[in-house]
Amino acid sequence: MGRHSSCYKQKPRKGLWSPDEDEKLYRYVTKYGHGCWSSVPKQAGLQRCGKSCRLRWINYLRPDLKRGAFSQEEEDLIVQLHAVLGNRWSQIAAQLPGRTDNEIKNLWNSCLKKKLRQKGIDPVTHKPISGADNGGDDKGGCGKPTKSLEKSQRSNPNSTLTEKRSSSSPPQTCYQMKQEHVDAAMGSISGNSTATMTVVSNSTALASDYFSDHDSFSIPLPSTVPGSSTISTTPSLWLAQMGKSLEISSEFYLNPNTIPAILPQSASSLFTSSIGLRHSVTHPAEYLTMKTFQLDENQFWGLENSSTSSNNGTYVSSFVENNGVFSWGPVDCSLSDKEASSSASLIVDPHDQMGDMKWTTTDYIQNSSLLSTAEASLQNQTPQSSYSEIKSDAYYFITSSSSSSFVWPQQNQLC
DNA sequence: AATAACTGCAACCGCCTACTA
DNA sequence: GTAGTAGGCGGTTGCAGTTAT
Repeated sequence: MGRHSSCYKQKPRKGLWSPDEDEKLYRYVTKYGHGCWSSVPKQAGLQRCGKSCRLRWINYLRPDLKRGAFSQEEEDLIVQLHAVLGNRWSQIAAQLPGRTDNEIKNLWNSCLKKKLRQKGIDPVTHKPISGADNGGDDKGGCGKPTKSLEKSQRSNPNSTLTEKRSSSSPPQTCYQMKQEHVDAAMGSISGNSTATMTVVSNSTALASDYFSDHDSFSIPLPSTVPGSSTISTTPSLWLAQMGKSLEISSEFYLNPNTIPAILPQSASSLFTSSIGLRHSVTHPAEYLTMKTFQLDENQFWGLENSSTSSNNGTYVSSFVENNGVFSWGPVDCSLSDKEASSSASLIVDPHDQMGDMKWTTTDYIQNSSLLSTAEASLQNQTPQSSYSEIKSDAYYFITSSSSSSFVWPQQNQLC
């Protein structure tokens, strides 16, 4: 099952590749390209299956591979990316030119996991290892499991990763990035000069369009939300809790190098030069565009504001803040096709050396298609409008500026 | 010196998805 | 709609080299 039939046709060779085989494959692919991998072994005179040839090429023979040990920067990036992406090795590898997923996977399993444990960090959750968790697979939480334990884990599908996936943790916490990694990744947002900005007046969807102090709400939670099935709060209550949130902090920024990997592919079409996060997990100011409420003492859950209040119109952005750890998962597009929604977001173009920021309003209707975008430059205070038809998921981005520091407008300026 | 245990890495396995007929 | 195929991916295994006993 799942085995390639071509692998059986001629009893292909297995095991390590000989230099002769390598040369045959290398010569063939560099001369003709691989085309259909299943035909490569025959054309190249090899007794391997196409799949094996492909793997050998990708992991070893490819001329653009970087050889040698991983640098500290590469290791750090892998750890950061793993915190966000988990074991998505190919996506991690995509951020490290010249490195293969297999190489990174091996490095992680043989080295980086151990290093994290030695630092007291759980390599699965990227959180500090508690006392109870620390006595797990080896002495002091460091090093590789013993052979016998490793074997038992191999034969036990409920252990390790499988257990992690089926644990009771909220399913929306697909991606996580610890604040310390965020901070480490974003040293550039600093400096003494700060620019106070005001939102241009003709931005059509400001915070006041979404919240009023009387706008208490009780929202049935999606089944993916842990805890009670409904929750009530008011925006002002929440804003009071987050009163200091209007000052920007590097903690809400992520390394631009890590961000593209966590975005769905469809999102990239929105702003071709921008990279960033879905708005719901970016900046406290962004909370203003959402119904956000407190789950418990430490956790906040964000819901994007829908123009309708019907339950099935709730547009869920699965975003949770838990003690400074931001977690987010795929948007649950439970919004009815026929219902409209609108929201606002802030965009920072990382390629804009002036550190300009744009306040963007968008309207969505039917299948979350973006109907219109009105942009207003915050720095130049020159409103611009543009319209586009993007059949895409409803994602926004806020991106990090390369070298600027900002103080965000106070709430009354927003309103 | 012998051997057991450990380590790192290359390669394989099996599942999944996209594509096509 | 379905079956077959290819490619891609993550998990697992095998093995050579190294280290510890």
